[in-house]
Amino acid sequence: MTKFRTRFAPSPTGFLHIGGLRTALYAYALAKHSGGDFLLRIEDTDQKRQVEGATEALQKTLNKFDLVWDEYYVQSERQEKGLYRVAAEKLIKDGHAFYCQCKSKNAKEEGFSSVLRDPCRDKGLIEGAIKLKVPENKMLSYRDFVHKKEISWNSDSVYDATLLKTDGFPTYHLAVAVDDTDMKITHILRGHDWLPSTPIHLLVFEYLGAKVPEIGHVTDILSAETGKKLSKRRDSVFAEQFLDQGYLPEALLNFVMLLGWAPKDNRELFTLSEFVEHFDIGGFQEANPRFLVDKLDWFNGEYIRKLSDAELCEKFENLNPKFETMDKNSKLEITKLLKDRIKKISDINTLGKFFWEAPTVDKNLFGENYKEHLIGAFEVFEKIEDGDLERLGISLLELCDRKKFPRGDFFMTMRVAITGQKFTPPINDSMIILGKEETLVRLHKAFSS
RNA sequence: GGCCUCAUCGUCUAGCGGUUAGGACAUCAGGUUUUCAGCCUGAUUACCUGGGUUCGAGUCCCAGUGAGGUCACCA
Repeated sequence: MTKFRTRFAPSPTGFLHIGGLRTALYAYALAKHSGGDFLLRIEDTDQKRQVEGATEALQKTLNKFDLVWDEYYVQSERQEKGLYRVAAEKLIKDGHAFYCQCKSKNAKEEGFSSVLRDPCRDKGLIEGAIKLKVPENKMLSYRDFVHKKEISWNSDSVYDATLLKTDGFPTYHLAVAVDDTDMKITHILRGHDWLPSTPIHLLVFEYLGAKVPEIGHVTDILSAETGKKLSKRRDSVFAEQFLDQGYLPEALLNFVMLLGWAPKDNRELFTLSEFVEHFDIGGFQEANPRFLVDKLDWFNGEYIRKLSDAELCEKFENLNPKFETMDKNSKLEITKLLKDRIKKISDINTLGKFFWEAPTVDKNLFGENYKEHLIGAFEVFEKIEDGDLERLGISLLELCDRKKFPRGDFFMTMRVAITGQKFTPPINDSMIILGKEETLVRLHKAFSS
């Protein structure tokens, strides 16, 4: 089997986008499944959009998902070597490109009436930006390995794209052809938004005398709310945002891998290495998926439950300083109680809050006869020795039987009084962790106020 | 508007000419439990429309409709 070489080529203009993470994952799997190499190429050719520290942030995030690259390139470094200018000038020499001194236009602002043929193409200028001289009435086509079909254009619908800017930096259109050729990339995998500019690349590859790599365009990820492409303004789009919210990298990766790809047997749970092993280039989806967080929550729950108590406890510690300062035994006990019922690591903040902070209890949450329940419980507690709290459950059940308290109602009253909430960890165990003294204080406060 | 892509449950998807159209998430119901969660059972829900091709179409072809993307000296 031939070894594939793929690359992930982000521009360092911000944090890693969820779609970028997925593209990187697929490119990684594509290479690794074949035993080949995965490269990281930083596309920093736009001086103006550079964001300080973005490259480092991108690398750091990729590492969190164990997406490790075998080779690393930076386009601005390659630009300094003059690689792109040489290529662009070759095209000029061969009559496939021309110099242009027009100011740039935006079709949207021009009312979509901008002409595809640049007025400078026949002026014979000898300096300026270098643009592609698109031929007339030529069929341009390639086979897309994601869509599994031939996609084609008539060159008459392709505009004379800029290849080399006046600042000497290449645009993506030139850089992609030069770099992917130099780096011997076998498969270009990129976002669907690149599909419309593919004919430009086809031409550049051809004029450079290079073989066109296999090309595939993965689907766009759509927002569940708007049905539009995920937007930085409206949606959570950065991988780090999800990590910060308490999603595990393994879960996020697993969720994202199934947005746009599926195995024949419809298996859902994959670690990164399992994904690489089972990856199938024919498994790409062609329709744009929507990003629905419900399923991500489910994945996250699955992965949380796979964690050991100690591992989960550590994650809680890293997230919550109050929790971190508790004694080791309590932390482990709380972790065990929470493990089965949380969807995100950050749920410790809401579900576990009452452990280190007395709640403000909303009386409206109580049901009927709550004061009787509380007073009864208070009396039971008073009689139990602190070291003998294990008997608590039995004693409280006896109380219910004796006083004819409906069990469900009684324990709900306890939850509300102790935690201020109706959705809590197992309440008896929680009270044991809280200790006799604190529990008595909370019970007393609840029925006396 | 031009060009391109896409179309199976609410969502992610399996299907690749003959299936009771399958799975997962979500939802609902029952069980377990001390509430929720979890776990176990079960249920509801889908082939965009119209033409072809074919003995037979979710599956192939065409058209329509709808959705998304793109049209910069940004990537």
